Amino acid sequence: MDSTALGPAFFAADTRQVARALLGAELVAGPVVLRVAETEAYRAGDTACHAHRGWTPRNAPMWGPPGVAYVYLCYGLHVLLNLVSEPEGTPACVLVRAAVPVAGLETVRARRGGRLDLDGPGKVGAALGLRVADSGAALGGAGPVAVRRGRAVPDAEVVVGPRIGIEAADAADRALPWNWRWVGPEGLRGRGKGALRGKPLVSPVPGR
DNA sequence: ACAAGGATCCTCT
DNA sequence: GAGGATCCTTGTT
Repeated sequence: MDSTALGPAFFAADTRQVARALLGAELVAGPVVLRVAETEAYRAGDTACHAHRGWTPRNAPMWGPPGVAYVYLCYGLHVLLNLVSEPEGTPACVLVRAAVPVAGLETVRARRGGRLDLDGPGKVGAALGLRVADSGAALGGAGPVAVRRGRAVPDAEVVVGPRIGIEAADAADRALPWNWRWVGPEGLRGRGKGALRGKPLVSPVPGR
């Protein structure tokens, strides 16, 4: 048992809070451990969310209990990991958009063509060795992925901005600042598609 | 049974 | 910066 494991109680909260709090957390899949460096929130009533057209077999996990993986195939070739949030019955999830590998580097390289950069959701899914069949699995030691509390990321190292790749959504939803990036020295350090978007979550405190 | 369209990534230029 | 890869899911005949 791992006392730092994040379970249903953590994920049952507001998706935006969960997305922010996941920065610095660790995704564990066998020998591979990744530190979460970028997240996005997808919520009920949000036209960018797969749930907005109603329940389907694919997006069903979002309606289920929190603390479950919602995994789907994007563009026919990329496996994307989402973590189901909010209480059961409220469809919502957090997309893990980027991460930094901290263990199992050889496995990551083997799955990523020799690379260790994980600045993109398809790269994260590949590094973890996820498959679409993993969708709906509970997060934890028994499932394909476990999540545990890593290190706390201070607001000064977080940049918020609009979500990536949701051109089909309504303008208002496209503008929502529901993308969180960890830009500190141990985070993304400016890499990734959202590198030039967004603004600091908290501006530096003026000098005394 | 069919067609369209993706919450992307990689390889060029 | 542009384009191709690649195939499942979904809504429609």
